[in-house]
Amino acid sequence: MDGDKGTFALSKGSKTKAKILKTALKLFSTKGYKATTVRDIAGAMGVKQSALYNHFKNKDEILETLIGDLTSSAIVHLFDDKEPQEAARSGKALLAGIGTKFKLMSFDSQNEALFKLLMQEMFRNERVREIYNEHFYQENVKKLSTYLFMMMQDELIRSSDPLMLANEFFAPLFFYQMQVSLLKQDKKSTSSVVSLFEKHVEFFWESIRIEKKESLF
Amino acid sequence: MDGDKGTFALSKGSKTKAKILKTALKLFSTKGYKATTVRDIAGAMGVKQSALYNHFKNKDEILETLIGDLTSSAIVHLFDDKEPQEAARSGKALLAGIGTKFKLMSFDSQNEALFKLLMQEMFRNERVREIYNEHFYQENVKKLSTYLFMMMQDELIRSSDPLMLANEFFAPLFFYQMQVSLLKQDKKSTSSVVSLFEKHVEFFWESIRIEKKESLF
DNA sequence: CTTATATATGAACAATTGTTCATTTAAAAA
DNA sequence: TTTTTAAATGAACAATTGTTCATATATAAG
Repeated sequence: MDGDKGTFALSKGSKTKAKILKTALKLFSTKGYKATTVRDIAGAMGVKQSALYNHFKNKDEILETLIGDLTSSAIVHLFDDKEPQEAARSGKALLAGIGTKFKLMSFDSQNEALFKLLMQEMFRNERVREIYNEHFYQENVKKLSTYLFMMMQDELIRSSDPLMLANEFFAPLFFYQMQVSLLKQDKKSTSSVVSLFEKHVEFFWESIRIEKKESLF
Repeated sequence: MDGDKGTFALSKGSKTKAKILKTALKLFSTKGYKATTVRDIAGAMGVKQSALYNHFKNKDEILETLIGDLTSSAIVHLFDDKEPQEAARSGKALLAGIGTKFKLMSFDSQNEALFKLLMQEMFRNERVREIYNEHFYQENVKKLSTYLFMMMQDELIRSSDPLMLANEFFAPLFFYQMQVSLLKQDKKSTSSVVSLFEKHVEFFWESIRIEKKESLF
């Protein structure tokens, strides 16, 4: 009965702590931080409110932990492992990969909740804004512009302002992610937006690529 | 002393009501609706909280009035007056006009506050989401795609999916507006984003336009 | 087993919240 | 002016909030 769940047995304490975070994230992202009460969180996990205070100093600390987790979340690491040199040479495939990553992220419920929390708190919480700006926006756009610059040198794409291009590639993906998030909230169909992820990559690539040869047909 | 302020003299009542809305909008957009108290609003306009209840049934009604105002706000009417036929024929000028409108809107403090309110409440308030989707997103993107379709027929731009193109044009403008809003909140420089508004129009137009003639030089 | 430690409970608290209402003050109408 | 209507005040309310703490219960260590 008391089966071995992997190498480490999670203590009851850290399991509860994780459950608090999970439950709080779900509630914060749907109702907003301020509108979510400690009783809401405790109630949703079938426990009394006072129990939470064995794991977190206060309500703020729960939010701060979630926000801290944002920096290590997949939501901010678009280029995780890729080698700059090779990545750039892959041209369109690199962009298609990022497009797909965005699309998948939109449909991962954990990332979706983090994204919604980010969007709501960004405008009233300076720390969240900082994380969004540095990790989610700047870091990705800068890396992307580096890749684009390499592609220009390799004459894969037309010479242009790499930072502008990076923004132009990034912005619609961000926007479509937001659209998916909004549509899902009302259980509306997301299929039209899904296709926009792909069409964006296609349209963008066609706008920047250098044709190898004129058509010979 | 008792000077005539225009044709109609605004009664004290409706002046106060307007002041409540203005003050509430500023506070809601910076602190969030839930985190703003009735005392905050009253205090910011130098009045006691109970005074507000002569003008609004409750706190919710203040928000609902602001949300209702959204539908008639400039933020949702990008194509206010333009004649479809002529507008489409103007080609790049039409797009540049919309780009400029977005840019100006980002720096109008009234619109900025409305935008921030919209962004924060959208994820937890179905009515706001509905207004965003219908008036801010759908209406504009549909109109835009109609214009783009006309431009295709006039062979001003390449034949393509008009709705996709409309989204591709709209998304970065929306994103840059959000960026301006975030930067201004921390009093950071917005100049790099300002130039992105213009570069976007230029880049987009170059991506879709049909060259009249091959270069003759 | 016994002991020690970690976690959960129940009850309570002080502060803050939205809201009401009788009363006072100001404005408009007669 | 007087009368009527509108708006602001001060005080209070009930409900909800985050948080604390002594106690109970479960888990782990000896």
